[in-house]
Amino acid sequence: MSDKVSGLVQGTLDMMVLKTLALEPMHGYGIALRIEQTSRGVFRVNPGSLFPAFRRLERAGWIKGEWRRSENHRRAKYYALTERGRKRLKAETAEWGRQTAALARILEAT
Amino acid sequence: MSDKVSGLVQGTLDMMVLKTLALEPMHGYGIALRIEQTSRGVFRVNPGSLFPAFRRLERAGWIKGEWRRSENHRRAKYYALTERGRKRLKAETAEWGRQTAALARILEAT
DNA sequence: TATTCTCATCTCGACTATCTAGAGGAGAGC
DNA sequence: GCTCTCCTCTAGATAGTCGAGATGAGAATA
Repeated sequence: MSDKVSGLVQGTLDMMVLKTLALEPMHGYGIALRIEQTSRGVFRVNPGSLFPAFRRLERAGWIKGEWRRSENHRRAKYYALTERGRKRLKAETAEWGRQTAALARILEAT
Repeated sequence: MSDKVSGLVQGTLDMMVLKTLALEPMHGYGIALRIEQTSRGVFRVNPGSLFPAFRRLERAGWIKGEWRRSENHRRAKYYALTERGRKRLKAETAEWGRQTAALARILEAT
């Protein structure tokens, strides 16, 4: 019943990841769970999408990864939002609002 | 200042086309203009995206094309929404609402 | 001790929508 | 005759995502 992370809102995975990390640093597996839970199962995150996204975001300087131990003493790579990432999230959120508003105008036209 | 039709709302071009044709049958060029105008310049439609979309939608049986003369007496391919297309538009619109609501929950999390 | 379960990271090949960058043609106006 | 606008359409490339895994390590169970 739950969808892939793409579908109609393709291109928003980066924004979801940035937003999730804005709350607190987290490892990949945890980010995937958090997105799935917060969206109430609407978005299911695929590792084949998630890890390329991490590379993309880290290369852009928006997140920074660091190896640590998870709460269960397992090794995990914790990602944290950088200052640039915070700005990027803000910009992307604004852009998202702009585009959904425009799409709403189209869908409501008579 | 205006974006491509993709970006954050990638995957919604089909829905925009279906919705535009739900108002009245129209030719490709006109659809592109209509989308650009209704979105107030937020979405700029690229022929390289639009015409593949027409093929896709017609092959799926959601729209049907027919050669006619435009108001300016030029030959143009007018597309009309089929009954199946109408159902598809409804489903896709509902899905869009579901996904944007889920994304809103993520963006508003604290 | 051996096995299994869950946590957790990561890769590879393929697909598909979209983009860039055009070509081509036909009616209208000068 | 020339140019402008309308209008359709194509080819090649790109990029994000998907499906289907492999890999490994700690915890729990037998």
